[in-house]
Amino acid sequence: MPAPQSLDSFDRAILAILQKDNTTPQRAIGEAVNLSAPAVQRRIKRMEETGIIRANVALVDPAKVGHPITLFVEVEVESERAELIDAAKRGFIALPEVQQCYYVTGDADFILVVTVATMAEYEALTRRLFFENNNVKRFRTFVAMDRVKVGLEVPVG
Amino acid sequence: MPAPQSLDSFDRAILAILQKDNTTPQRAIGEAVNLSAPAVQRRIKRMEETGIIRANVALVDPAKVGHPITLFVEVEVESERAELIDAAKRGFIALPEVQQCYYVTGDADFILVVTVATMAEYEALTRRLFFENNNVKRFRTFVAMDRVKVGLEVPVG
DNA sequence: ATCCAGACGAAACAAACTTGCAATCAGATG
DNA sequence: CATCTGATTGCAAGTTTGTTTCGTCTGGAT
Repeated sequence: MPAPQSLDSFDRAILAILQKDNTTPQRAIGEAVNLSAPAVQRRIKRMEETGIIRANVALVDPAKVGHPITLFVEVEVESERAELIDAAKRGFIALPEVQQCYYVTGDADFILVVTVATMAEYEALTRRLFFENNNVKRFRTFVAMDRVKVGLEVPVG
Repeated sequence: MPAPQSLDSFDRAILAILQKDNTTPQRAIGEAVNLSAPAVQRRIKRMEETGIIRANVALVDPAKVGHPITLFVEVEVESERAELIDAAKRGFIALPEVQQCYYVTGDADFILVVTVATMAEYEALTRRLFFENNNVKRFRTFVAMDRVKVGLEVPVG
């Protein structure tokens, strides 16, 4: 019965705005998309309830809060047994330094995005994460020199 | 000039909250950190002005808006001449499908996070991005099977 | 043709944000 | 040691924004 009701063009227009700035007043959004403020508000609420909008957050500049180093790590595991993979996932999720973690196909099994204050901190992290974990076969690190584009915006046009 | 004035523990506590949910009322934040609402508001404003808070955005579930596929792409270029690198950066920034782009050291030069609706769309994208660009030597794709952890939260503890 | 469900807008209402102001505190200066 | 200066605070008033209510309209099914 809950027809997941795909988004119409109003919803998409609203999402496009909120993904750029979710402090935009509903009245302003309404003017932009030709809808009243209450209509905008009801649509936003529905999208939050259905999980289309996953969260509303402030984006922080890592360098300005003492985390100037961003790293990518490709991790290859020894065994892909489900329980070992799940354990690895839980381990990555638990670490605040691991900003993002994806389980992928290809030459690696996991790709991590890590943010740290110093290389020493990263070195300590690798020790705990990889060397002490004997299901990790191999890992490869890339150091970000330039965060050219960083966001989680999804095209909705 | 405003000395960049490092953050105190109030600022960090506020950031921790806003990175999880920036719709939290300032009054509630105030209670959590033992400050009045106006004090919280002034600190937030200052952090926005100094760029510590880069943006306030809604996070959208890509799968629910028709972008179920997330990919990682390692790109290696032929020449690292500054102007060619800059041109590449501009090209990546311009593409909405490219969610994130980092310029990195290591076996690759760029790492991209790409979100698309279908593999056909990705194939078309690679054609435009890589095959028609003769400064791209090689690229390698990883398909995300599980978005284990996705966020841009920076530890501030 | 009628009914029903869903969505809308206008206006009233409630909550949150913002600003002005006086008081407080820390560090620098005489 | 007193004082001055600058920054930050809390409170209270003022303003903006979010939320609810209610009556209307549309489209689809009976």
